[in-house]
Amino acid sequence: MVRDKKATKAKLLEAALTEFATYGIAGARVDRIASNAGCNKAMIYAYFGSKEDLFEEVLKIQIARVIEAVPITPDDLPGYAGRLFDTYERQPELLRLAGYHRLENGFEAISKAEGDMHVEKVAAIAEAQRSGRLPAEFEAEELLGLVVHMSILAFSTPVATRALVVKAVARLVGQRAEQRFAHRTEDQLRRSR
Amino acid sequence: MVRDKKATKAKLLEAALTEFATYGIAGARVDRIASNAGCNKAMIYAYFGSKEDLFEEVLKIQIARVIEAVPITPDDLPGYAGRLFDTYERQPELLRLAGYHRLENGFEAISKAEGDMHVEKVAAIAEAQRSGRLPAEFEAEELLGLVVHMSILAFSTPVATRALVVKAVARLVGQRAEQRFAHRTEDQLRRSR
DNA sequence: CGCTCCTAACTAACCGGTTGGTTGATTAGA
DNA sequence: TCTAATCAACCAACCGGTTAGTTAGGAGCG
Repeated sequence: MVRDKKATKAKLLEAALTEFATYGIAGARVDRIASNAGCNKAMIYAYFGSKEDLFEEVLKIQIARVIEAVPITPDDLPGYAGRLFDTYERQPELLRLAGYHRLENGFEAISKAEGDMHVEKVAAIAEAQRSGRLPAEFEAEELLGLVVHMSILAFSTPVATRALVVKAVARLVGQRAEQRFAHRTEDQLRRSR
Repeated sequence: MVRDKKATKAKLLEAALTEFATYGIAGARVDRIASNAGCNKAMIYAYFGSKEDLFEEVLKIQIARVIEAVPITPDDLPGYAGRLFDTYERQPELLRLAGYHRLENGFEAISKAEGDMHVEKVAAIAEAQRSGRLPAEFEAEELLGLVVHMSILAFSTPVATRALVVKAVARLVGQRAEQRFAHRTEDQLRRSR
């Protein structure tokens, strides 16, 4: 047996991710998380404080991962939506985590990191609108909301495909998906994993 | 004290709607439902079988209500999305219920009533496409999915408004919102309540 | 290098309250 | 009087969280 605080925390976070994504906050069981992590339950409370705190930590990490993995491209919003779609497809946990968070903790409860990035993204879109690269028909914040919402199409219909999301956003914002982003190369997929 | 099976079931269903919408399936407490309904907990098991069965019943009723309240209008998809938006705004419970159901019971688990109506709606859209009233750019099923998804925009962004949803769908399907549906009259609102 | 000691990581067992679900008795009303 | 609706009380399992005690392993020392 090794005594490694960092490794233990990591194992707990991974097990918690699976547990929370599967059962939600109310449905998650701390015993199951500890058991799947191969750790003692008390470590959860020593390292994270409470079940809810552990959830917040897991969510924060997942959100940061997506934000880092998929930077916004105001000149190619269809591609942006497509890449978000890819991420959600590859890591379905995030969408489920965020869904449970919205439902159980209310809508306005957004993590700090997400809020900061949101402002930046809105600014980037507004800038693209000012220079005419994006239609000014929608407010910048609305436009971002629409594009992000389209990327989670799979949340509401089983017929959601990447191509459909890209096409819909393209029609919405009057942009063609840029060639270099229209389809991800195998290399891009590998790097972002 | 009155002994009225029907009334008791109705009170339980109403309390259950609030409870499940607020806390989800795992988070809902049967004691609280019984208490808020002013009934004994045992009645839930006598009339509905189990907590899960009660949830299914509540969800079925809500879905049926929305389907009845908002018939599809293939010639005015923006208006259709707008009217769905109105319904969700007036009865936020449905959106929360459906959200929890999707997350906890998997994506393919759809109630019978919803499935039947879905086929009809797809057919109606396909017909409108054949006669050129809707663009054939999207498959009928995809188009329905997109429109319905847009109507739940409020699920993912706080800046969602009715006007935004209508405008977005209009751009998506290349239809203008028809005047008679663009804004609901007070009378229409009252009738659908 | 070998020994001790000390601390931080870890554990088993436990705790009080809660949970979904049951049951046998009670009672309203036909 | 008979039946179906209702209820209080109960139950075993489970839940999130705590605690008193155990142990691995590095620091300090000779």
